[in-house]
Amino acid sequence: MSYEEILHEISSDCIAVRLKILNRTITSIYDKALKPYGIRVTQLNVLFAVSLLGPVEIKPLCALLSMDNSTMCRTLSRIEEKGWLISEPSGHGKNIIISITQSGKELLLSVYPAWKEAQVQAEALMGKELVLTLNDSVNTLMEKQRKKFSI
Amino acid sequence: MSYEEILHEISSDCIAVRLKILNRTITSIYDKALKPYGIRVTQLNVLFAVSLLGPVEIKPLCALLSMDNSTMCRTLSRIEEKGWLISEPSGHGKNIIISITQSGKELLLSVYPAWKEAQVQAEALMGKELVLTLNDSVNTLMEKQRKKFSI
DNA sequence: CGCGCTAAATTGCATATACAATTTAGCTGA
DNA sequence: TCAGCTAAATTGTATATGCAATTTAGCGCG
Repeated sequence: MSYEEILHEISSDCIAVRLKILNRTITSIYDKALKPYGIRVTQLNVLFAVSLLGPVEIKPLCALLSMDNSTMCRTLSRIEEKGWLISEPSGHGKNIIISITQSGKELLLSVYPAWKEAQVQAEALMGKELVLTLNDSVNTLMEKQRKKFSI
Repeated sequence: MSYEEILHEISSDCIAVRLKILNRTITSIYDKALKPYGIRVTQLNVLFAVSLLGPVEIKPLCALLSMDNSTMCRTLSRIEEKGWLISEPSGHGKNIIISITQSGKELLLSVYPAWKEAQVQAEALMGKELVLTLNDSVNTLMEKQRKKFSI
């Protein structure tokens, strides 16, 4: 296979290139919408997940969001500094329990319109079909993780 | 709208959460496959784009890959340090021209099987439908950028 | 010919990311 | 009761990311 054929195949088909382009574009939309609230979309995602799962340990949180433990812990620290989350020892080894605070719930309520606006812009850019298939595929991945880690 | 309703809507529909989960998962697949070559998938993406466009200035490269100028410049520096790219002044203002080196072309040839394996794994995980709709949507975005920036 | 301008590149800074090494809080067995 | 163990959290390190501020190489005009 020649160099030109390889280059053509990669430029036509590479999933990683396209996913990174899309991710940068969509992240930018959300971060711009959220900027007035002083929160980034990665942090908001973690706050959602904590609120959804109730008081939760870090391991299932990492599993659900497919995030490395060290990244998660650093992100949790930043959110906790802002007062939207609280962490406390669970009493089992080094395990700690993460919970959303009242302030965190209020933040989620107040960012909703901005999140909704970002969601609308993201769907307009991606197209309904891509949004639907993304939801289907990633919901399947998340369900697998829930089962695997008893979340 | 109640807090619970908002939480349910976000957990069911949030595009940013799902895209970041997918991006981390897919990036990990490619980076693992490429690790023996000492290159990361972000760097490989940039190398592809430079090779594809021929000697190119930084601005159209940023536009095509939807990447911030400062990120691009830093990534280009790391690739150039490895000897796979070369940069030289274009003679117009501060503009510089980026080209792939012979060593860079050889790298692309040699990583092809590993890239192919990562591509197969990524498609197996995402499903054919998501891969097709991702390609359609992002190819449209890239085409818009090509036209807008005369690439 | 020289000065001011423009736009591209670079640098500062902070967050996001993940791999690897290290620390440490309970648990368990002797 | 204490020492060793395990697994979770933390820290070190390097790359990825983008916003903002700064630097600087040609260009153009007076």
